[in-house]
Amino acid sequence: MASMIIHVDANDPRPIYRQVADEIRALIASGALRTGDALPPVRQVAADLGVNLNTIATAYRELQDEGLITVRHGARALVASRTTSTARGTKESESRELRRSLRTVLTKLVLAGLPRSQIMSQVSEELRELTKGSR
Amino acid sequence: MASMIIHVDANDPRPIYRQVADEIRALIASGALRTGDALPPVRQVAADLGVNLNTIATAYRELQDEGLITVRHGARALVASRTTSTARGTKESESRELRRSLRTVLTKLVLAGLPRSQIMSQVSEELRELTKGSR
Amino acid sequence: MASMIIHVDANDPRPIYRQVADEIRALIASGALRTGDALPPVRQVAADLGVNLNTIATAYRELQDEGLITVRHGARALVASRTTSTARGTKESESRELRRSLRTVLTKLVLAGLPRSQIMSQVSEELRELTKGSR
Amino acid sequence: MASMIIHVDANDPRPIYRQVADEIRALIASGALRTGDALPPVRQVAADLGVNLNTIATAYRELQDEGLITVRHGARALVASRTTSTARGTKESESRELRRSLRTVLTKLVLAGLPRSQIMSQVSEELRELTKGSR
DNA sequence: GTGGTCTAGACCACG
DNA sequence: GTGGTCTAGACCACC
Repeated sequence: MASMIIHVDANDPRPIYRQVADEIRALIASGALRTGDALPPVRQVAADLGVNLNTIATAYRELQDEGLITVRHGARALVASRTTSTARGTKESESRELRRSLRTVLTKLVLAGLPRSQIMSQVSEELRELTKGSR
Repeated sequence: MASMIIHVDANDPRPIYRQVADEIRALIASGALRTGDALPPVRQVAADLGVNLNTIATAYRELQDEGLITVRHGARALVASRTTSTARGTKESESRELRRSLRTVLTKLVLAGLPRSQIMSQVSEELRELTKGSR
Repeated sequence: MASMIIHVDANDPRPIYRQVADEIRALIASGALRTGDALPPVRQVAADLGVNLNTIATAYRELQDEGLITVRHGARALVASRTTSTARGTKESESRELRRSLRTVLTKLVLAGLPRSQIMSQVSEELRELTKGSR
Repeated sequence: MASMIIHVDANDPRPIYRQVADEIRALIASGALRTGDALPPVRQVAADLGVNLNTIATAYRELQDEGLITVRHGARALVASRTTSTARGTKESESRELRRSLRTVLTKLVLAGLPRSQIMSQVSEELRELTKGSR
């Protein structure tokens, strides 16, 4: 998938590099990007989005640190195999952080006044969206 | 609840003031802190956690800005009534952001290799924890 | 507008950060600062006024919370579009507070002995000043 | 006027002492309280409102500092004559501050999106309310 | 180089 | 005694 459309939103409070990383993560999770697929070059993404090159490099580095992609000097970045990435760890600390993030967002949804049932269906809907590609 | 135990974790990537705010938010969501309850003084929390007074003051200000607590100058900070806080808005932009946060954390859980069913039960468990007080 | 002159007055009872926020608000209202314009860096304003960096950061944060400016981490603070900021809410409570502030200041003008006609012309004059830029 | 009904609102961001002072100022401006009228004792107001005695004393002191009332040791506070209070000053600094307050609130009304005409009529309406008693 | 967070400690405003 | 403001200076996150 050469094009790989990514969007960034200036009104989104997340830092740009994280918006980019989050979008690529979602593409991998959904199966739109599969093991062995090449990611577009940092320079191209930066040019497309009109942002600094370092910003995209930071996003790729974050994905690499998570084991989701492999970056080889001079070559295109590739989506890593799932076994590779999950074998690599899901270390306790990561899992603890994910749990914390989950709790934080659920707390806010509760405080926003949403009933449990509605929260559950939002979650279910998002999961369907996320995994609607192949798997 | 006189003691109101709050913890901060130096390894947690969130800034301390946000960890504190997140914990208090959870206490309010769970009903451990109810409308009209007094929060412990800024100085006491700061001393307990061994952090600076201003750090806690920032957390309280964030909660005040969200309408969850009311802070009056020489008086204790109090948990605001839910009607007050929800009347305050639940603006579109907020709910859009909450949805984005939810998607982001769910994506990471999927990539960590958890099956949908297990994610759903984690969510359900967290919600049970969060709302186990009164509501 | 590269310079953007801001003044603070030590005899003014308002805290410095609020004086700064109030001045920038007036510059935005008057059109001297328009959507997309960059605000001067926090450090520069602080140096110019001879106050601490955090004081100015607090002012910028207040403006950001009101939706008047957008602040992105490593980038300059920018004046937000008016649609963005007004879409954000104009909640009831805000307008009630504005009304109260208006009543308070008008009361004081009356007690200072100014006749209604003179108060009206002062108001009119201020409004002309405030909106003399574009709109 | 012995009763002199005053209200304080816990959701009002103004400090309580100022809410009280503002209300009494409005009563004087409207003519509901006239030169020579006695204000209720500090203790009674404090008891009626269920607030600390010092809070009301602070409000009375502020009004005394402005020359609006005279407080004699052991006797009731009395509304001062207008000539007394205006003769006393309307010092430049006060007038400058009033002008600043006026500009601040008008700025916020403009930024809230109200057209000039609507602001002018709000001002006019408030002035009518304020001076609807005798004068 | 930009804004964000945190600290240590002083002083003020409010009740 | 409560929370608010300000300072001086350090270090981090982001672009």
